Amino acid sequence: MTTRRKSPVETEAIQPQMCSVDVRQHILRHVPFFAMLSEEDIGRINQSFREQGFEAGEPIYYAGDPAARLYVVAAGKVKQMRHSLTGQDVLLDILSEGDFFGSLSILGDETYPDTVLAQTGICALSIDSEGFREILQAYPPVALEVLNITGQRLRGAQEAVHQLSAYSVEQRLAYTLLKLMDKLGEAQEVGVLIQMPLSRDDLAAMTGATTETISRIMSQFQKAGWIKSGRQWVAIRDSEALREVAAGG
Amino acid sequence: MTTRRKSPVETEAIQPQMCSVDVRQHILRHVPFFAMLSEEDIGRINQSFREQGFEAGEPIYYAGDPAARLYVVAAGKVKQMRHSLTGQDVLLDILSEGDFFGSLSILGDETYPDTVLAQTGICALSIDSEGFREILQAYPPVALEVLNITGQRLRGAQEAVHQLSAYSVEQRLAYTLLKLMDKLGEAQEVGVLIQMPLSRDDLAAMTGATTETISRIMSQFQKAGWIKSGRQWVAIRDSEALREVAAGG
DNA sequence: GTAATTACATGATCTGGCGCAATTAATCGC
DNA sequence: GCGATTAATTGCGCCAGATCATGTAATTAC
Repeated sequence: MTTRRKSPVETEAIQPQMCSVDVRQHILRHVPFFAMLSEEDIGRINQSFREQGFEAGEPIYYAGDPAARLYVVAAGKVKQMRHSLTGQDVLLDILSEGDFFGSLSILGDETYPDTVLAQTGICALSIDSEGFREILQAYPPVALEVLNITGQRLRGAQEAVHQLSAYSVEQRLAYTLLKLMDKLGEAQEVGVLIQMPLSRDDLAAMTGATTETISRIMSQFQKAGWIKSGRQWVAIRDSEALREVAAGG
Repeated sequence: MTTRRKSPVETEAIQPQMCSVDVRQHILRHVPFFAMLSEEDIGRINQSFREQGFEAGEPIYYAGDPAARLYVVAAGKVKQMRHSLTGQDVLLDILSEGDFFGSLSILGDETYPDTVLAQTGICALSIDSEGFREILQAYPPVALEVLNITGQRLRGAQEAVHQLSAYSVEQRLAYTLLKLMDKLGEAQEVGVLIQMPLSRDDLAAMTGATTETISRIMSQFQKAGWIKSGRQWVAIRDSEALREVAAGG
């Protein structure tokens, strides 16, 4: 008899979220690229943003929609995805509090290349692209920080290309779990829990594999005692072992 | 008897390049993110750059080297690559005149995550990261344009992730040839020639496939009359057919 | 509560593309 | 010009991982 858990350890912490109007200023102050601004500058910027709540599973926008706005995740997690004609979806990134997504450029006639879905209940702040451009022009240090972050994401995406081109599904899965742990991990009795609902399907879409293959490898990892996992949740128990697998053990 | 060509149509146009000192100002003026500056601003910026020539095949830097400088391709083409422990190399991007690469951030203790090799003889202008940061701070419109370009590259990399996750080698190859045609294509009698030395190995490293598989598919494409290709060169004759293949025909 | 639905597991089979090998063609070095 | 080197082609066996199929545990709907 396997020690498979019957109930998720922690989805209670992830409830549908709405922004209370009062906390917007507080949230904006903690967005990495606004952190260096004064309270009154943030107050000014605050006026250009509007808030919006989304239920878990709801789309923020679809690929092909006219790209008009830039969003900042205030609370919760979203999935950035790309669709294929074959129906196979690819999960490019998971974004959480303080991350931005949507349209950076001011070219009006563009459409979003990706779809963004609320993975948990979320609160998002958004601003139209021109408004954001104005902020970038008015506060050059903000632009530099946004550039920094975009550069880091570019490197991350290039690393993903590398992984998909050169490594096995097992290695990619190990790597993906480690990245998720770094970003969303929370120490618990079961291990370091990845603090969000995370299905085999999600992991398959993140690693460019099928659900079945991911399920098989997750079973192996679990048997080896490296992870503990149930329905829509994963905790890492031996990150060192995963690191070895990812590196080509 | 196949109509395989015995000699490349156009590598004569790609000779080892050195920058003459005189042309630097001219080159900088045509770099996209400096285009909006005045002649005298460019002159000031010019002083922070230094030039360097590289022979075809020479490395500009290796992954793991301390990341200290930002480069701009003044003439020629370079390959941006990532290595794997298994020896399998991945070709992330081909950069040509006006493109930048290297270190954007000012964090001193970093190393380059990629290797950049001169694909042809090239001339590169370079500046230390702090110097570039100072320029970005001094000329905010430059920072915005660099952000624009970085954002576009991020989308390109995400599209590559999508392709690798969801499409066949045949589709990825068709897509890659089309992108190269858009970037480097030059109308010739044989078709639209991709104006750089481009081997099956290069295409394999760009598509995450093996040389043999690429060779086989290139033969198919050639038999179908969609491309014409020889030793280190490729010309596209029917881009519409390739587009159909890429889209899932 | 019970039925319907959704997430996960695992076995059996099939295949796109890899790995290896042998041959041919173009280019380089002297 | 001629051998040495590098690029490309093509055949063949094989395997990682996809696909298909079936079963079961957890969750949702009522």
